Amino acid sequence: MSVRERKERERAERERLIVATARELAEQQGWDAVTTRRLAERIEYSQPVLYSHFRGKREIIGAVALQGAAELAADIRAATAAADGPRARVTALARAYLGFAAGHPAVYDAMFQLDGGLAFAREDTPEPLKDAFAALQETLRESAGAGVDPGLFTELFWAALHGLATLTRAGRLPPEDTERRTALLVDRLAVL
Amino acid sequence: MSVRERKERERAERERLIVATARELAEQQGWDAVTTRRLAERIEYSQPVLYSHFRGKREIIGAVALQGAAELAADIRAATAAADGPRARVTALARAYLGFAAGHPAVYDAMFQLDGGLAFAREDTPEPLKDAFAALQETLRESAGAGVDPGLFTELFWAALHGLATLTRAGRLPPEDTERRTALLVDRLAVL
DNA sequence: CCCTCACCCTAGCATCGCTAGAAATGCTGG
DNA sequence: CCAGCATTTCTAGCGATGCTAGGGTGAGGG
Repeated sequence: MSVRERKERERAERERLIVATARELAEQQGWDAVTTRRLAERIEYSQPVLYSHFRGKREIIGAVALQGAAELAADIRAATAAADGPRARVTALARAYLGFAAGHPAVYDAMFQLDGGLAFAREDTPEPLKDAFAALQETLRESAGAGVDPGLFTELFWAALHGLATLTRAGRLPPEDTERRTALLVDRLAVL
Repeated sequence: MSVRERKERERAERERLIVATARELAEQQGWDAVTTRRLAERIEYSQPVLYSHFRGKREIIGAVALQGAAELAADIRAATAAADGPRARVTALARAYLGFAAGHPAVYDAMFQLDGGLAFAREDTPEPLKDAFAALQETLRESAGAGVDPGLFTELFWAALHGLATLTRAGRLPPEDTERRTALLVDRLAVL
């Protein structure tokens, strides 16, 4: 039965190719440019092949989002691990988060702006998403302050970061003041 | 030349009808349901009429967004004016903002989530948008704290509110803790 | 009263996400 | 090694989208 194994391997490989290509195309030209036709052409298969892997475009976006969540969690853990002291850790976390959003705008859109058909804040939330939130909470819990639920504090801090990320990216906030806003955010929100 | 005046009046009236209908439809069934065909049918004209008023769907969304910005500014001013003391004012502002986002999700989407083709944080930013930001700043400047630029502080506070609004609406944050998050936000960010 | 012109609608284009059914590919048993 | 079968893949097409060209109609002015 090695034939089946090979086929499964090839299928999995092709699925990775689809997700990677969608992500690449979105990063290059925006999600609007990610049409099923263009995507199919890039992977050198016809459109229906996409639907043998994913239920539809939404699921493809969702797959990119999950990938992004895993990377974001890793980025945050790497940044905070390299920092000394609570304040440096929170600052590093904020910079890592905003840096990720600015550096991979299409992936960030897939995670939070577009409908990837993912559940959140619920029982059936996919693991990478829960883990990304966990990565935030690991560092932020030490800055929550006395008598404040770490989960609630993490939600608030996350919301602030998310707001900064999206408003900056949409041109609503001047990007040159990002660092000052980050500093103010850490100063005020975190109890150090 | 009273004929022309009447025609202009009718045109302006029809334009208001288009915007109001788009908003209504979006609020009832979401922006996805706002197609040029459905919109045209509801106002009892053909599609090309829409394009004699607006360059395209984006501009219609933009018109709804501007309307929303004016209402949001009014809501904020009304709420803060009725509050006594700095803390009550900031709390009222936050509640008014989040209440607006929750109460008019489609309008909020038009303002910040969708592409309405509006400029921000620039010279040619439409007046209602600048005024909404001004409404925030009027109340928040007294809570910025010593040595902190009120504009920067307002941007940060706004970003936090925006993050809370969008993440809550997208189901990323449990809605039942909204009030607690708001209280924590005010406690931490505002210097009272 | 008729002409003219501005307005509006019918019809259609290109593209979108998605799917049914035909064609082709490649595995398996004789 | 070949025939037959099953799986996979492609061609073609559906309904719907935003947007536009061009013809027809009705109201206003001489």
